[in-house]
Amino acid sequence: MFVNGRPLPNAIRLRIVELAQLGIRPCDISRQLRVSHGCVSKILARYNETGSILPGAIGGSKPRVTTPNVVKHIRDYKQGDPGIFAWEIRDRLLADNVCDKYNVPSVSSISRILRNKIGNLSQPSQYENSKQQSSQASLPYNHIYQYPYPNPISPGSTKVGGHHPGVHMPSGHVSIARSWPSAHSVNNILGIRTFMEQTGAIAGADTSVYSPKMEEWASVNRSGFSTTQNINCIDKSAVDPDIKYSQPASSLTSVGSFVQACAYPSANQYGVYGGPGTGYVTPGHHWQAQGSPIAHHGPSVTVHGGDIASPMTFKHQVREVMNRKQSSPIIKSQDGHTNNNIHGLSIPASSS
DNA sequence: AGCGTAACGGTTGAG
DNA sequence: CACTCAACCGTTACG
Repeated sequence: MFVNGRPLPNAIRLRIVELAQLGIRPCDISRQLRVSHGCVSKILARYNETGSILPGAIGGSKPRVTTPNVVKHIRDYKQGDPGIFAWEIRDRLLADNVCDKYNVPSVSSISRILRNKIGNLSQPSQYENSKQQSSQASLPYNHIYQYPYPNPISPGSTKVGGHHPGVHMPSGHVSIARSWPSAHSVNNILGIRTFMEQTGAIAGADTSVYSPKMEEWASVNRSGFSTTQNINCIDKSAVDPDIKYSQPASSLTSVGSFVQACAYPSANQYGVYGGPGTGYVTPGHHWQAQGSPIAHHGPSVTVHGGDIASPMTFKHQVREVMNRKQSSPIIKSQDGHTNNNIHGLSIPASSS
């Protein structure tokens, strides 16, 4: 089951959460599922924070902010005022809307650019020229990288503050600097979850058609901080772990039709960087305000037949019906039986 | 004994 | 296309 470096199969992750919801202690879950207690702890902690059982996005790199266009402007500023400070350049990039507050290079980055790329202003490197031309000839990086605008727009039209079109964000209220958010950054997650819960945003979202390419599906891509998430997608990546690592059939049958988890869509796994719950507009989080309400890295536990509206609902339902298992979509086994046997896993009657 | 978490060695994927 | 880098993973060890 354990594949170093790879996430646990979704089935196991789900079972961990299920068992925890049933009141089974983490140490017992750890023993039963033969998963380290650290892993159980981590998965449960994440679930409690984000409502997602899914692993984060693996691999990739964050989009560069020092695009050729930015470098060009920096060069211009430097040429115009050789004594200009990096921080002044930074301010000007913002003032001139070359960048917004979320993708403006750091002062150190600007310094590095000045040192490495613009060090010799009289003789711009061939590298710079070629890069410049190539990028200008096609699309500026910003077009792609800047952000995953649902409808990509040019940087020039980027609203001050980096808010996205079609996304309600209190202007001027982006208080959180756009760092590269950790997958564990769960700021506003509660808000997101509340939103989800209230709207049932995920529930019954079975209208989506699997698209092999997320970025095409939502006109955004990972490179642009995409947080697109096809909620009901059966993304290969959500299944792959199970396939690649020989997830026992028993696990799959127990959960495979149960959870269509869009774990970490390979085409768009950076949803995680958009934060779990991304797409559920949460004021103050630029990087969460992307895509459609159901388009995010959705820590989506989309459940068979829409039984479970959202991870949050899932969570609440289970907790609320702890004593009436028969009504819990989670606890209820697929054949309708409800007992202490979850997905074939024997659960002790008492955990204490 | 149970739990939270940092360290570790590993995988992944964009650049 | 090989490489780098920075993200993530789960296990292990420690407090």
